[in-house]
Amino acid sequence: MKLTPTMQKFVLHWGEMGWKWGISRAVAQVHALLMLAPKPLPADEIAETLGVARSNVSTSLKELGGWGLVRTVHVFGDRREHFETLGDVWEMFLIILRERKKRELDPTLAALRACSAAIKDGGKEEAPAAGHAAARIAELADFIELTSAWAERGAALSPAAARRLCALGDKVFRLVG
Amino acid sequence: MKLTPTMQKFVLHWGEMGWKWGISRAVAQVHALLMLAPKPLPADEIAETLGVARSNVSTSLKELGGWGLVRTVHVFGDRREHFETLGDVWEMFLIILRERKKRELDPTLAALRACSAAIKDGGKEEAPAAGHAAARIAELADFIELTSAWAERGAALSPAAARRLCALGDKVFRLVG
DNA sequence: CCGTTGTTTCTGTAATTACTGAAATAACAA
DNA sequence: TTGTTATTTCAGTAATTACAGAAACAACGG
Repeated sequence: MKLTPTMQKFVLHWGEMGWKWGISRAVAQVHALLMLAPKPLPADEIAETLGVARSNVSTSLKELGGWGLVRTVHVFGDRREHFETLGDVWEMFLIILRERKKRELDPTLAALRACSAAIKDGGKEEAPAAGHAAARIAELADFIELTSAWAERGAALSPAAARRLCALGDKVFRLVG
Repeated sequence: MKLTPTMQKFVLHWGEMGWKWGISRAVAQVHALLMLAPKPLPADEIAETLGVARSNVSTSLKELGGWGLVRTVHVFGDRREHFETLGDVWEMFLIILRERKKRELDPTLAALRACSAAIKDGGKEEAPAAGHAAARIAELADFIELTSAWAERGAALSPAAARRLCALGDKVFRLVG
């Protein structure tokens, strides 16, 4: 697949964007390419188009698969696996929301709760933390819990519902002045 | 400032969490420590407590300052600067939201719009992209624009209003079924 | 003015992370 | 089976990033 200059720019930007959000550059670039492609691509074509090693693409595709962002497709008369990404941006967004909640919010919340508990019944070893620090940790835990609950509800929406919610715009915010 | 085992664990976890969100580990740890501290701390005490080089703390504090997450305080009879972080978790959250929108969403949106424009009036050089790829990029641009608008409104809320909105919970989501 | 104390910037090094190319594995056809 | 093609794993290397320590700088007191 030949990339026009603009398509190259897009792939580069998406790679950068993903990078800032803690996703490896290569992974994000593969994803970008699959979004642009009008049909599923085999791994070696991805490698060639992006100018990276075949093995690198394999790893990236596996990671994207782990997120549920790409799936494999089989083409008649071709033994190679072909890869495509989801068609709907909203669906991708919801998947990422779900995954990040599971991978980052949930473990953090568990850790904070454990800290809170340890301080509460930690005897004199923890005494110096019992005041301000304990309050602070509890506060954070509550915050993450709320965030988590919101993420969960949000992630449970259908793409269509999420779209509608966003379209509501102002109305939601006026609820709380 | 002496850390209890639990406080150490908290600092470590927060560092890890920040790390996953694209913030340097050291920066996140300094931030964690300042949240725990009952009063503003001077840089050298932070360095000693965390067991990192003084210069490292200086850099981290500067970055946190750039985010607006710490401010300096002067203590009577002490020439050193003391540092503290914001008292309200919600306020911190809103600051981070604002900053990330500005640093990541805005530039990405600009890049995507530029890509769209380039494809539209790019002559035959861009012709192969005019179909599927162009549609996909435009779709993404629209999506990020909506996200951006939401983030902007959200970030404009007062901490109290944000709290209220979160407390509304289910009600919001029931709006869109 | 000089000496002291606190802070930042800079440079080299250590540690991490990303990536390639080769080797191993698997899937299939003849 | 054996040869062929697709894919993954792995080990070594390149590139990046984080960090410590030194040097430079700034603020202040004498």
